[in-house]
Amino acid sequence: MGNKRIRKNPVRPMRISDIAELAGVSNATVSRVINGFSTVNEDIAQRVRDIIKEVGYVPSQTARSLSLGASETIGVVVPDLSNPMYHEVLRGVHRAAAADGYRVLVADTLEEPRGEAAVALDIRHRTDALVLIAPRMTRPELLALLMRVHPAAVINRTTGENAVVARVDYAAGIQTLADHLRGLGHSRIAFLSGPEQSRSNQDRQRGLEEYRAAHAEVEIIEIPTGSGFDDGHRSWEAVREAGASAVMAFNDLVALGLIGRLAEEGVRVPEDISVAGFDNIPFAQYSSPALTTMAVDLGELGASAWRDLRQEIEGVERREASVFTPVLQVRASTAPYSARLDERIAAHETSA
Amino acid sequence: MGNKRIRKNPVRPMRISDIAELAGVSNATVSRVINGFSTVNEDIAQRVRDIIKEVGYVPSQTARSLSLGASETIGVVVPDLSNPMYHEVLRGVHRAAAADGYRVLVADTLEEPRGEAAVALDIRHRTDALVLIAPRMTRPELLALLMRVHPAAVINRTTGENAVVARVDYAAGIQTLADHLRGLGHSRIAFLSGPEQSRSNQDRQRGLEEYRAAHAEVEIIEIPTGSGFDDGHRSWEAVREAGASAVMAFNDLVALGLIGRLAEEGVRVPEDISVAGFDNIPFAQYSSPALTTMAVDLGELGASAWRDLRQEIEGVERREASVFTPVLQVRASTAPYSARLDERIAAHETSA
DNA sequence: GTGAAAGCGCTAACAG
DNA sequence: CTGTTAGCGCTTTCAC
Repeated sequence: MGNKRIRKNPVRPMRISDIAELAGVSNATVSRVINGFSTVNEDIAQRVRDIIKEVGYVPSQTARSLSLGASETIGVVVPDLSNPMYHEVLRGVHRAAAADGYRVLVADTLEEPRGEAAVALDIRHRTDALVLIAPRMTRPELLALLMRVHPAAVINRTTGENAVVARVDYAAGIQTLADHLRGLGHSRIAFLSGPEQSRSNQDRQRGLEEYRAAHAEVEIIEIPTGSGFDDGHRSWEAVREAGASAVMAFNDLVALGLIGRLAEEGVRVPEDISVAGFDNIPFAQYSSPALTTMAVDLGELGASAWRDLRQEIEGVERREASVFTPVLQVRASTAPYSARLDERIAAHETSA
Repeated sequence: MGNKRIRKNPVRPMRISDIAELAGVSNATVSRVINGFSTVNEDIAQRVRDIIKEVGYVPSQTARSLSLGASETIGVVVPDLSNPMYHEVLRGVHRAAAADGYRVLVADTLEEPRGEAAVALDIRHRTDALVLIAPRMTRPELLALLMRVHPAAVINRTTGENAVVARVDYAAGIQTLADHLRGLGHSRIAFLSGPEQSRSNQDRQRGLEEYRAAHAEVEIIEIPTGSGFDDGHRSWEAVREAGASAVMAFNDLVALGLIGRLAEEGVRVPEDISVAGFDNIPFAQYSSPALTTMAVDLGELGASAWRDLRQEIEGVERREASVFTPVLQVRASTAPYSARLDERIAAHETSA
């Protein structure tokens, strides 16, 4: 209302010495009060606390970190914050670390493998330890980096002995899924593979290779696809051409993209074709039809990474990888192979 | 293979003085080389650079920040990293800031309004400026906080004059949407409202209040719902009870949750009922049916926040809020009101 | 063109 | 129990 507002002092941030002066004590005493150390005279302590609260003083984290050589903060580097895959991992790390009094700072590399190491190094220098979620960089780069950011935890990449590792056993997971489909009578299954450089995609491929060797009766056709909705959406032609009665998508996003397309094409899921995803993202259970997928407890994966990392911070050496095996989550998008299916697919092919 | 691995020195991180010593120069010279300052003798400079590269030295950001009083880094505080709403904003901020040579650090408050201010303060003290995305804290808390973290940008909350503001005009958006539905002939529309404390929900409510005043012929029934899939999923009974022929959900998640439920119930969208969302999350165009929704250029919202914030960092005062108006995105989930609809709904009601 | 030294804000011995 | 003092690693006058 009034037009002469009092402009707050242009934020010349309070320092510890300001508080000390106001309280008529030394910096050290203020510091002790702040950190709850060596029993300071309660009267003085209270006075200091009052002043701090009154003027709203907050210690400079930067100075504190520098002096302590530690910040009670860890950094997490993720390739892409918009990938739901990573959110749960992130939350898992976050929750677990917070419970131990650690702050968490996140850096997104925007899927830019080149800048990844630099970002990691930078954030590591402001924190006490690092969590790298599914780093995209090459293996030599990764190993070189780990040498310099210790202690660090790496999620979903194998490393040398210089970091804690937590990972998902994608090979086993995709085999479980293939087996589910085989059990339903499908013998011609398409696999929509993800990004070529993706380690987790390679794991799935390796798993399927083994599976083929063990089950000659089922044919698994790999269709290079991608990792997003649109990739799944675009894959329809290839799927149709492959004449598969069931498809395993690289992940839930791809599966949902394909399902969306199938709806447009008038192909029914699961009556005409079964579709399964991977990851069990939150939306998977609400899609129509609800998506059969492989579920991993990503939160626990993250929490586990933190626990191991914490050991490292405390100097305990512990270098066994924690491996998480995905669990089959059967929903409505997969169903037994039916004779009608062939007709449908055939009909589509001739009409095309 | 060999079993006596050379254990790298337990990471006693290199300091500038190590480099100085190795190069036979002073700290100051190394510093100058690093920062590309005052023409250092090119031979020396090259030698220093070589050594730095060779030993892989990276300056301590902490020390650098302390000395410089700035870190070329900004902090972004988000209430919940798993909400897709915020990803695009975040990316927008990130991209724009990165282009200006600023790093971005993200802090997630895990939807914990109590810790929000503390987290903000903490991250602000490691960075040069702050972006608060849709903070949950009360208005007094927010104003008090802003007083102490300047410069800061706030997204989707109004503030006093102590921060840059960028926001979405949800009131106008929901009106546009209501108008779309009215244009299709719907006269009884349900609005699935979001979290009560949510500012953006209040904006929508306000918008609808105005809309009702202007269009007495259409009835808008508010149904308290929530902001997630499951909330939408659960809202079916209430929607049915309201006898609405169209529903506007608080956001896309809620809309998709409801659509999933409708599929389970055998109610067809949009033949039996029209459903619209808000936000235009990436998945909205791949759902079946594809979702009609209000689209906001969230990336641009974030980028705009950064641009204004940057002005503040540079000392330019600029306090006009940037307002973004959502744009209607018509897809397959909304359709003209049809007589059959009443029968369907009626049938459902009697059978219930 | 380069080095010495002071200082960023805080903590942690070490005295008193 | 409290104050003095010496750094944490880097930048930056100010001399040389």
